[in-house]
Amino acid sequence: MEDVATHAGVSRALVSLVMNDSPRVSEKSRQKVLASAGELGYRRNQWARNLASGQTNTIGVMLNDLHNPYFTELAEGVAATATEAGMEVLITSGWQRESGELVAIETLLNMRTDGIVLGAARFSSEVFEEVANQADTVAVANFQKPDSMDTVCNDEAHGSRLVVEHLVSLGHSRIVHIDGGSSPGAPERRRGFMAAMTDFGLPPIVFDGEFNEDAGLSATKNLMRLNEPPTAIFAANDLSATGVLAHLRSVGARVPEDVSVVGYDNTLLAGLGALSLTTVHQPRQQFGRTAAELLIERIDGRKAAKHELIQPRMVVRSSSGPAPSEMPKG
Amino acid sequence: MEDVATHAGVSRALVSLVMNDSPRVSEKSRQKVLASAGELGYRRNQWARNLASGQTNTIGVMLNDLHNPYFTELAEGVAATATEAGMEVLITSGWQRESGELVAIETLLNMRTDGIVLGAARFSSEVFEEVANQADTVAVANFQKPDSMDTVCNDEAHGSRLVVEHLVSLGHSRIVHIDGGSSPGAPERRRGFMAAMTDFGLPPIVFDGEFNEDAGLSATKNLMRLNEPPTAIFAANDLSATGVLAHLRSVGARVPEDVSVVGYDNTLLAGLGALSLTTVHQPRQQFGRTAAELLIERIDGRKAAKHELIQPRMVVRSSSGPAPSEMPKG
DNA sequence: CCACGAAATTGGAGCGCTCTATGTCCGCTA
DNA sequence: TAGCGGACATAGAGCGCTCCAATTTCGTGG
Repeated sequence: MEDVATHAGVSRALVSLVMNDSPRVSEKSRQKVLASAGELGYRRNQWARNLASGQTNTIGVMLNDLHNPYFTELAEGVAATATEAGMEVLITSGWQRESGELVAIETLLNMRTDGIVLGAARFSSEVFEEVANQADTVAVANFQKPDSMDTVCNDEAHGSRLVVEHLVSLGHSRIVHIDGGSSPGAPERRRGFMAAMTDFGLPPIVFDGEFNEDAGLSATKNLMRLNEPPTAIFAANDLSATGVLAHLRSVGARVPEDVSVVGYDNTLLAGLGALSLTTVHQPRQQFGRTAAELLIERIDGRKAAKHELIQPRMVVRSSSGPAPSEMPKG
Repeated sequence: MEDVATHAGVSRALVSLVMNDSPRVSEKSRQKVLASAGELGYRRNQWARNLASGQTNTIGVMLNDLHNPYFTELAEGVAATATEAGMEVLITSGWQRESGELVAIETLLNMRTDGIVLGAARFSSEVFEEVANQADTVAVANFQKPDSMDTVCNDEAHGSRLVVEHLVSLGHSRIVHIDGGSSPGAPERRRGFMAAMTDFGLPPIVFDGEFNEDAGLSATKNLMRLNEPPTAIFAANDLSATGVLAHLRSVGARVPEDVSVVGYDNTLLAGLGALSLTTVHQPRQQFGRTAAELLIERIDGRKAAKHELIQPRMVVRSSSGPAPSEMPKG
């Protein structure tokens, strides 16, 4: 910068003004400085800049797992809004290990980004508090609602209710949910299912499962042995639903003529022609956008915590259809 | 830091030494400083640190698309090696747009990370040169081999050759490749296929395609209308292979009894029970690890460019099998 | 032609840290 | 007891920038 100033025959301060697009610089000097900067290959030093100005114009995003499209789309949403607001985005990942998350958040905290978006961190609430204490923070898909930070949540329970409504409207009454155990969001989905079924006066039957293919497969194997097997199966996520489909096919049950199958998440899988799975779509990018908006509000000075709940919607494909007409069992 | 020093009754310099785990500090002062730091909630300022020391101990990773598991696993590999070497990792993404990539690389360059890993950037070679000029750089999956930076490549052509060898060993001779157009890596896969087929004295038949399901589906529709339809189809990637399977199922062809299908990439899809796709596995994490190793060597002073080629391997599942025995056409 | 306010430019004091050179203190030996 | 070396500790000079207050330059109306 010193060099650029000398080369252009102006002061360091003026170079700084030019580099920051200040309107208080004459067109002539601007050109001179820009020319010299180009010639000398000058690039501003972000650290010195941050250090001197006390802010970074950068949002840090901490994701627990980069492989999960949920998180990457979240980050994409954050990036979109941040870019519009002229901010940059830096991502760190916990690589699915809690120790990794700690390192990742530490990196971000040390970086002193203006704000932090926490993507489904598995921290204890003390850690949450500590982070919120040191930076403006928004947590996504965190089902606690602490006063110290904003949160953005998907309304999992409502998603489950949508599924039940969809199936009931198709005439189903024997509906079984294969749950996702204690995976993030799974308990809420289960509760939503049970509440909705109860509201319709139907028995809320739940089988244990997990967020993977095998769980869907083996649960289906068991539940098809029931005296009155269900006419519709609601799996806790698309991957699990894939297992459901695999087992139904292997025993020759037709989908959706004999059994309707519904997943959750609307992943790439659900859209595949070979599966064509009815599922629940979560506007994942929207989470990111909302999170970034909240964060920017916070950076601009808002103090009171806000908690947003984002609504999912049904995506109906060909894995669900009218309930088979009741007939005497053979 | 000033405060911590005062509070602990020592000098700023000593606090700095403690914070950097210097061995030249007595146990007593270390405890004192650590205690004060904890009490005051002190956290070192990364910018000041970087500014003063002239290095960041951080590797920047620029990914063109966070949704593609290829890139995320690449980043994971980089992170693993970097962590072992005591470095931190920062990720930026181009969100699939070239303008986004430019912003992302700009961010990293401004940050002055010690080194940069470029994940399949679609830059012109001038931009590549400029980046390499300003920071130690390793490009991954870049098929040019410039002198100014290191590169890590997957041996796409060899992957295709493995597929051909696998199918030939199963007795297939009418093998068709549905290619990936001009998508990154696709031309190399096509060339590898053609070379291998030619070496076996077989006709290298290629249908136009893309890296998506529809392309696989419609290409299959066309090629099954040939006078002598193939007994094996090699799709340019797993997604495309999914389309192939979908069409074959819809016309009642059995896989692999009538037709063998092979994909490429070994994505999550390939492993699904419902598809169980034979495919080519690329050690994606390995790319990242190698890239990080090369980068660290460079940071430590190596000047000459190195270009690594990583070998893929076959993953045989149930979508490929022996060629149907030749019989007079009905 | 001068005075005056606005516009353009500048000097310099930090920002919070690292790092080198310089101290200080202690136990030990001669 | 003076002299010496090693172990610890510290002062102070930057790192490259921003930002404020101060200064210079410019354009204009009286």
